[in-house]
Amino acid sequence: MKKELEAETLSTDNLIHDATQLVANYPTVALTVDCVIFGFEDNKLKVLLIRSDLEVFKGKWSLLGDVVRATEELDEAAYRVLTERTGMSNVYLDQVRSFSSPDRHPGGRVVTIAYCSLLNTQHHQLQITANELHWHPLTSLSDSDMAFDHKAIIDKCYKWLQKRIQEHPLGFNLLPEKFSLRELQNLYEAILNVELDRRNFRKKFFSMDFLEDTGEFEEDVKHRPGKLYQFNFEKYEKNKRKWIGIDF
Amino acid sequence: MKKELEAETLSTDNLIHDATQLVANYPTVALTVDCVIFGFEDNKLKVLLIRSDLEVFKGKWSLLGDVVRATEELDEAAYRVLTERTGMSNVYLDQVRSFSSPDRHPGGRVVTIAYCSLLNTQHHQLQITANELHWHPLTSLSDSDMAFDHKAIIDKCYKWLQKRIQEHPLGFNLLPEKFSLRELQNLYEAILNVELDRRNFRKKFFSMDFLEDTGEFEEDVKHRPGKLYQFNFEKYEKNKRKWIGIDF
DNA sequence: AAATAAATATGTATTATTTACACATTGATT
DNA sequence: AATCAATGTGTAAATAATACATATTTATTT
Repeated sequence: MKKELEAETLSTDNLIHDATQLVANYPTVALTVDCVIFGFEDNKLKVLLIRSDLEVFKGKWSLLGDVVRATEELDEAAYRVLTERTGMSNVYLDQVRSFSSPDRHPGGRVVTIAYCSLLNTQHHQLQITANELHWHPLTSLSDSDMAFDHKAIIDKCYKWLQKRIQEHPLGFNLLPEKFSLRELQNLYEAILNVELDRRNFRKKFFSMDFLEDTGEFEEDVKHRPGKLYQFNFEKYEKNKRKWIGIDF
Repeated sequence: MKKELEAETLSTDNLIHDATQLVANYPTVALTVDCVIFGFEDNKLKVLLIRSDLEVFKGKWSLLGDVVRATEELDEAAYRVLTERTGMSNVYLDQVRSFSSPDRHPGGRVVTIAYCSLLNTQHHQLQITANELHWHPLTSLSDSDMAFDHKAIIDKCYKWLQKRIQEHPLGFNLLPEKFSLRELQNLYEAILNVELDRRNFRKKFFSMDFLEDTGEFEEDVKHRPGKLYQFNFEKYEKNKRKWIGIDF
């Protein structure tokens, strides 16, 4: 096989002159993207799921995904899935990793690239209500509830998110533009599954110095309303710490 | 296209019964893995490169990579490339991310998954000396020296490594099994491109409590020999910090 | 209208960690 | 034996994390 290829494509200088022919001889696989779209509702982390439309996975839940098109970047494909399904643009999206087990798809070899997306469930209406598209609590999901290896993909993206929100300001994507510190803390507590001290949490975020006082206050709360803050990206960029520090 | 597919594969219950046919209709792409194999020599970080065998990239350097085989996991494919080229097994390897620009390969659409590998250049002999396989200093690499988008891949993997060695014990893979603290510090200084205080560096690593005194000393140094240590994985697993801490 | 409840908002003392240094020790070389 | 150039150890000051106390504000109850 290798020998034949060389005979076809290599010339006397041992270089491959016909790159197109080279690639044409490569084996190919179907490539998809799957989006783990997280939302935050009722102080719980949720993930956007749909009923699988495959008979073998009848009744099981599935992530939102699609085949990657011929001239499409993977990031583009994932973003397309996201906007088509949620009707939102300007959404946080990041690639997490590939899932490539040869038997992960019952119909043949399909390699998928998992993406993690964060969005505010208040900011949009779901575009499609078909196929039971809905926000599913992360805690009530077992492996057997889900099609393909989608539970493993969710687990991986959740772990990725847990680590990521401690080091980067992504959590804000799950909140309204203006939020109280209590909401922010609830978010962190729900995702990291820990209890945090109110006062130290506050101190920590203020010291990072990217929260901007909007002058507004919470409404419709049955206690003293908290101040509303917004995330200031410029301030973050200016003050963000450069050095992580060796520690493991 | 979507309509036809539905007509073929959907039955009255709106479920796809023939998964194989579904996948057979998916567009496919050629999928490769590319390994950014780092080594540490002369207190410099180096990367294992080869001359490109494509005429369009004549004279340019290329990463080690290969097409992913039909029933192969991506991790397997990357590990295969690694062992075939270096003759080493038990090598550190981790997936970094995909590169999927439609025109990244002159021969057509080829999506690649980049892997980062770390190995000790002393521990092995390069298997193949053909195609000028060699350790290239990371600093003396410009974009135009390299085939494909391989410079961008290296940059990404280098950044990934810089972050990663601050949070996980991977650096040891670049050193001999037994190493001095000075060697370890040189490694960190080279990769992170900073100067670190000898005494604080020492204190930090001892406090993490996974370095084991071998009782041996450096040899062939023209000054007081330093103690040689080895990394103890069990100790690391037992003591590793669970909580990162919110900070960005 | 006053008292109460439940949250927000702020402060402070303690502890742990990081940083910036000083000095002693060892082995090879002169 | 003196010198050099490293390794190896220690310590005080600055900074950051933690634990906890108290005041303030608004809605609700009496």
